[in-house]
Amino acid sequence: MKQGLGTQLRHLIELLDGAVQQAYADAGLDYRPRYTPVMKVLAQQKTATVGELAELAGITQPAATQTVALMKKEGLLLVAASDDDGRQRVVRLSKQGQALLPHLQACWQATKHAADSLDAELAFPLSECLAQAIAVLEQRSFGDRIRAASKKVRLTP
Amino acid sequence: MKQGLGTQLRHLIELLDGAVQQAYADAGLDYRPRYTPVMKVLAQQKTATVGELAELAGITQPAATQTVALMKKEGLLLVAASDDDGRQRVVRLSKQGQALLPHLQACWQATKHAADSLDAELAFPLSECLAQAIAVLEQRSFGDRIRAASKKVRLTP
DNA sequence: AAAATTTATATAAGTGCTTATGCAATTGGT
DNA sequence: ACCAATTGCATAAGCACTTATATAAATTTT
Repeated sequence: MKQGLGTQLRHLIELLDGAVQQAYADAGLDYRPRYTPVMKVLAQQKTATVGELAELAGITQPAATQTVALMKKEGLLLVAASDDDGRQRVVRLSKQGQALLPHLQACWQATKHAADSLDAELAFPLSECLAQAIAVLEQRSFGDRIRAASKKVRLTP
Repeated sequence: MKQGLGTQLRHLIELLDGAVQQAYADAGLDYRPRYTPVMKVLAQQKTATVGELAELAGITQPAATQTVALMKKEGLLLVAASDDDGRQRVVRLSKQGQALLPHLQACWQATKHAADSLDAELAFPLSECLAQAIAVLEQRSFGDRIRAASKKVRLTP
């Protein structure tokens, strides 16, 4: 059966995310894909607040809070209150987190190669396709488009 | 920041699914997008078992069981044990479910128009892009691709 | 300076799935 | 006819988020 876009998207997420998770497991790392955006930020700028992480990772603040809490529990992060602003929590890599980085970078590179090999077999690169769709929907939301269409197809009562 | 594929995919799901959900709400329907695969099947073949629904909708059996339970609670479905096989549960639309169908079909048509208008602005139709990616990954999984790549980039110990 | 608003984070509950597992009905082998 | 294996569904727990709301610190208003 031809499935909905949502189902297709979820299917694809599972195919990709599951494989990445497995790759970390194969490399002997106790590590979840959701940690990656945080690790990538902290690989570059040493410290970040929860809000910055959310912003840079493209997720909501609660998601960032939760991910940071998990990573802290795993010993990957150190979290402290900011001196400047008592509300902010300043996040940085622990020694363990730093030690993990080179292994992760190897995994990321392998994953990038995998993504490239996938794209090579597609008529159009996947991430570009998605980025384009998101950009176009930010111009005019899917909701707008549905509402415009539903004026034409409305049932006559 | 350039985000991972997973984040992009989830973002897109939210953009689409959220709008569809809103469209149902605007139409005064108490209805979730996840019901749609079930409704579409039952619009065509009157009855289906839980397993058939899972298969046709492209989701797992537990997901089908859960969706059916929700829809039954909302009064959209009737569920009965099969005569042929006591393990099977035969699902069919209730009167309310049937009454909902024409409204849903109007929504679906509007949604289809919206999807077409989105595709018209893309270099490559989204659902085809996804279908292709899924097909390609079924030929050779992302995990395989990662493993192949990681042999090349492995750190020398 | 006290009160009101805003901001940064945390917590709670929900969503739509998944995997793992349990249970009961059916089927197959002997 | 019986025991074992298989099948169809249900339940439990988990995942990676989300929205809604609470809490506490900082800022602005008065």
